[in-house]
Amino acid sequence: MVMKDGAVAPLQSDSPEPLWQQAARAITREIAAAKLSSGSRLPPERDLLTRLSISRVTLRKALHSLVNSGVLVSSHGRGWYVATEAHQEFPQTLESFSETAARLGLVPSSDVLRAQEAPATLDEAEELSVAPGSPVFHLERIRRLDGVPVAVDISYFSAIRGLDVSAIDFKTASLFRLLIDAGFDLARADSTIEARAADFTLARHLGIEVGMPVLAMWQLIEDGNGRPVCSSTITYAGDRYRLRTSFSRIGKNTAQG
Amino acid sequence: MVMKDGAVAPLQSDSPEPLWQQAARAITREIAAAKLSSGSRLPPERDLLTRLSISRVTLRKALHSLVNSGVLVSSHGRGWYVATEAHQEFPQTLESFSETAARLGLVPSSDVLRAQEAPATLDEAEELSVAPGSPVFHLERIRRLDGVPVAVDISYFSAIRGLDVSAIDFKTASLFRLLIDAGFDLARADSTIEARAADFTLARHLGIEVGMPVLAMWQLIEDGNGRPVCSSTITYAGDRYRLRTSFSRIGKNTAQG
DNA sequence: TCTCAATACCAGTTATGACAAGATATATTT
DNA sequence: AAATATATCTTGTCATAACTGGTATTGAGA
Repeated sequence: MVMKDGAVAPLQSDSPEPLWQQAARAITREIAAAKLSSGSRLPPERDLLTRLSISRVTLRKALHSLVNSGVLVSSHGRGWYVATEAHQEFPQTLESFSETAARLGLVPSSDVLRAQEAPATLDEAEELSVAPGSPVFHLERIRRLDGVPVAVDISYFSAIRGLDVSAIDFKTASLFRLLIDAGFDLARADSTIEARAADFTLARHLGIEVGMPVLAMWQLIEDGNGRPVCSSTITYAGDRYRLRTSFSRIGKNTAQG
Repeated sequence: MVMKDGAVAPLQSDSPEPLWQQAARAITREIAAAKLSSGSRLPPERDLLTRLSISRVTLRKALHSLVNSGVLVSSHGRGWYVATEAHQEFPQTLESFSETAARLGLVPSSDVLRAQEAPATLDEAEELSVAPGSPVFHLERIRRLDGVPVAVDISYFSAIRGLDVSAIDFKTASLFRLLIDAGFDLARADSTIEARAADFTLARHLGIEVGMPVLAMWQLIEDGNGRPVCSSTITYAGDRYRLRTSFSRIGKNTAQG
């Protein structure tokens, strides 16, 4: 750990430049000057704020601005780290909708089309390994980025006893978070991805023309024991979204001919 | 019993990734590398924690996350065991073209459109991290299943010295196998997937109409050091192919918005 | 209203230690 | 030889405590 005490130039409050911007530049300078290599940890916030003589809100505003510009990454409970190329790599799992939104600096939102319990059809029952007719909760949403409709998400899962799903506002709530909090271990997701042409309903929801290409991803999410927990189908407007992920261990044995 | 003492890579605090997640990955790697067969026992916790230089809570958090993802099972008073008949393969690899063919009982084949060396353009050079103008081998193929054109594969990689690629018959040969045999270890592939409309050339090659939806997957394949080895773009006819893969959520509570 | 400060509190990450409880080999007793 | 006790492995659980960043509230001042 570097960054000596005296090395910090005092910030000027009479400058027209906001304090947090000055702080951000000061931190950037420190990183360069102290030659903090990529991946190394910064001093904790409580150290930095005394050193820079600013409040925590201001400091964090500076730090977040550096995250936004790709200089730093934060790790809850561990600290602030100088960004590495490794962290600009693609995620191991599929990048989630909100993660993508965060990366692009856009605001995610949802229109709820359907949020109700219904008896499981034969297909649904088979998919979720439950008895046909047993209660299944259906959630259909239009996902937006900065207000622009990007995808239609149709998910369903076996109804959770003792949980009043009708009280949840799915405009903002996260389905994954809901399932995790309900005690499900989301361990794996078998995924199928294909390109289709938008049908009438989809086109209307996404504000595109019928026949335009869309990217449909169907995921069956399972817990650690391989029991299906949730079926999720997300259909993206082809020209408004890209899936990004990272596959590992390509060349084990399998030749991709 | 495997897992030799020196075999464990030290965990680094110079990473924003929590120690317990690093530990979980390290153990997973050990299991795969040492080929600990299903049902075999892991070293006791007290061994592992000294070897990994972490505390017991941290180690147990890692172990539990692996139980959660179906890799391990624990037995009170006995030890930790590799899960019997691991639920599918945890490596998140795409089902390859030939694997898909085998699963469906179809015969894969290829038409070679282009197989030649050429100087790297600026874009190609940047992608592969080589000097512009350096020799790059280009391979373009139409992939067929039972004779039906399913995808167009456009790949290129830095030319391999001492290898006469012109002697290889890419109608049957596997590009991945070629790269592996040439000494590259294909460790990761950063992938971007999107739905597009077929342009004229693509439509002609695939025997579909212009504007029909196609699934385009671009992969930058890297070796263990993160150096790019090969760029591959496969464009599938939307109604003739589906990508299938499996994502695992190791130590995840991340909300998907 | 915006910036900034001060404060309190929540949540995630590690470490340390002590003790309970299941499993098993070994010594001891019957 | 068989049954029993015991020592010693193992994992399971709990509490404590010290860090870390994340969030919310309140209020002062321009």
